[in-house]
Amino acid sequence: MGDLALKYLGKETTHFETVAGKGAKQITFDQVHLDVASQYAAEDADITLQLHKNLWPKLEAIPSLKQVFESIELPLLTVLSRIERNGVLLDSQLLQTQSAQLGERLVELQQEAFELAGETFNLGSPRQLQVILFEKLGLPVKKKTPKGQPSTAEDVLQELALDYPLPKVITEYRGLSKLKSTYTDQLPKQVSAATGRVHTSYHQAVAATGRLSSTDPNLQNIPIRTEEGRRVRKAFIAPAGYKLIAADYSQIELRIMAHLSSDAGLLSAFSQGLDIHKATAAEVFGRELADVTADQRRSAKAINFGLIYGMSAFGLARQLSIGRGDAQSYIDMYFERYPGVREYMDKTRALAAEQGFVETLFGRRLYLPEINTSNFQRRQAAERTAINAPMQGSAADIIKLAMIDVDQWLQEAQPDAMMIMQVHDELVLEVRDDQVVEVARILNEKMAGAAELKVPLLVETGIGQDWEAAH
DNA sequence: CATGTCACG
DNA sequence: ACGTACGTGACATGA
Repeated sequence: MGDLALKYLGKETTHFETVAGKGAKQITFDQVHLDVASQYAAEDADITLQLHKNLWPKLEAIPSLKQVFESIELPLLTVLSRIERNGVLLDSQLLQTQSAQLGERLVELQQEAFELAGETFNLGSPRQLQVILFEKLGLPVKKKTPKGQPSTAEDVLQELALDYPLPKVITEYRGLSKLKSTYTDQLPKQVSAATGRVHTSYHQAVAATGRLSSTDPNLQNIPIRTEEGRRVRKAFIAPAGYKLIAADYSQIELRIMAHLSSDAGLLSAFSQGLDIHKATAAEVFGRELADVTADQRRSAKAINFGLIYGMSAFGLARQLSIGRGDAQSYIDMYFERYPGVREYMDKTRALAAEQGFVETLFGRRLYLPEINTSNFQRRQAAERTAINAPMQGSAADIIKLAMIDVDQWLQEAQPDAMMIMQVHDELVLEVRDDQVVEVARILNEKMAGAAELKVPLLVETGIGQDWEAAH
C-alpha cells in the first residue's frame, strides 16, 4: 500500500515500523497506544479507498483485465483464505527423527571434508570454501559469481568432482544441510499452537506471471527430486480416518504451447496421448517412436523445457553438456518438425515489441518495458520473458479457475473435505476415507475441465496417507 | 542487508 | 559482440 500510495497518489504513508518499532524490539499491534494505532489504521482505510478510486478506472478501461480481476482473482481470494485457514497436518516426530539422522551424517561428511582439505573450516561458508578449493588446493576456477568471486555452485562442484574428491563431499553436505536447516528443523517450528497444523500464506500479487507464491513457510518448494528429499514429504500427512489426494496437471505448459501455437504436430501428439518427450525425440532424431533411446528422450525433454523458457543454443548446450553447434542443430530440427511453434514464437516476440506487453489465454498482461531497449542483453531477457509468461501465466490462470470451481463444489457437496495446498500445477486435498473415491473423481474432472483447449488437459490423481504416497 | 546457494514448478 | 533458459522463497554467512 505504501508503494502504491507514493506511485499513484504521491503520498508518503506511515510505516508499520514507525508505530511498532522493528527487529527484536518490535511490539505487536495490540501493544501500540490506542491513539497512535487508530491514526495508523484510519490512514490505511483512507489510502486504500483513495487507491481504489484511482486504480479502478484504470483497470476498468481494459476489459480483459477487469475480467481477470472479477472472474479469477477476486473469487480466488476467499478460496486462498480458506486453504490458509485449513492448514496441513505435519508429522513433527518424523521430521525430528530425520533431523537427528541428517545431523549425524553431516558430522561424518564434515570430518571427511576436513581430512581432504587438510584443515578445519566452515563448510557452510562459500567464502571459506573458495579459499580451500581454489587457493589452498589449487583447483581450476570454472565459473565466477556475479561479484567476480570463483563460484562453488552445484554445477561447478559436479564438474570438479570428476577430478577431485572434496567437491563430491561438499555437494552431499550442502544437499543434506539444506534439507535439515530449511525443512526438518524449521517446519516443526511453524506448527500453530492453536490448530496443531501448518498455515502458509499465499500471495496473489507477487509473481509477475500470475502464479501464486507461498511464504512462512513456503509450501511450494518442499523437496521431491532426491530420495532424501522425498522423505520430507512423508511428514505431510492426513489425520487418522482421512487421506491426502494429490492431483497434478500433466505437461500443462507444453499443452498450452500446443494450443497457443496450433502446431499440427504438437496438437496431434497430445491428442493421441503420446509421451510428449518421446514423440519430440522421434521427430528431432528421425526415429520411430519405439526406437527412441533414453538419452534421446532426455535431450528432447531438455528441448521442450528450453522452448518454454525461450531458450538459446548456448543454454541448451550447457544443459545437455554438448557443443553449441549440436544444440543449434537440435533446435533447427525441432523447428523444422514443428513449424507452428516457430511461427508462434516469432509472432509473440513481434507482438510484445509492438504492444509492450504479452497476454495469457485469459488476457492477464505482463508488461515488458525493456522489450525495445538497445541494450542487447536486457532486450533478450525481455524476449525470453515474452515467450515464457503466456505459458506459465495461462497455466496459473487455469489452475486458479479450477480452484474456484473445486472450492465451490466442496462447499456445497463435500463440506468435510478440504483443499490444503496448491503447488503451481498441483492441488492437494484432505478427504475422509469414505469420500476419497468420489472426491478424487470430481476433482480430476473439474481440473481437466477448467479450460477448453485444442488438446485435452490431462490430470494425474493419487491417493495416500501422506503427500509422498499420494504421488 | 547483500551475497551465494539451493529447494520447488 | 554481447552473455545466456522462466518463475519463486529461505537459509547461512559475514560485513
